[in-house]
Amino acid sequence: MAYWLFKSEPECFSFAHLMALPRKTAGWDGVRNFQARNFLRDDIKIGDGILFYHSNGDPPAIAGIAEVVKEAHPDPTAFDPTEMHHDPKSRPESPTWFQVSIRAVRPIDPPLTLPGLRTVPALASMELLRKGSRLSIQPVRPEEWAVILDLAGPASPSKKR
DNA sequence: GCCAACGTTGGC
DNA sequence: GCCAACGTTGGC
Repeated sequence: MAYWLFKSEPECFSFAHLMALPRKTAGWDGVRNFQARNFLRDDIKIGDGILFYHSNGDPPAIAGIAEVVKEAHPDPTAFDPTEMHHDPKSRPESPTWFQVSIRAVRPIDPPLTLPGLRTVPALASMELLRKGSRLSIQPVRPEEWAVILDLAGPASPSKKR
């Protein structure tokens, strides 16, 4: 059991989009960075926990929690010439790019904003908070995961009011 | 829109 | 294999 942070631009694909899908499940396609690809292909396992992060948001924030429901399989968007992330060098018989499938577990509301996370001493060494951090798939340490779930509060607190 | 911090490409 | 040029990411 490991933990990860996945970045997405909310205008492109937000946590709400994931929640609205059948079975709240989507293939995490479009990753075109080798370091992130290696995590997807080699290290991310069924049941792993995912922090769903909105980059380029206002403010950027962790917006939800998801889990891995299917391990590495070829990213079909790489084979499709009509796709923005089409890569002719990736062949179905020897794929370059991989995806995993994830399912939404629950939103974090209010989201945990980047400026807010920066004020938490226990998260000081998080990859996300490192200056110049651009990796779109990042490992999250178990102790960081625990702190963030604590900050996120109980699921659906609004129902108790 | 700016720009720092990368990753990638390609000439040599 | 080096490294300059270029492209991209993403916070601000």
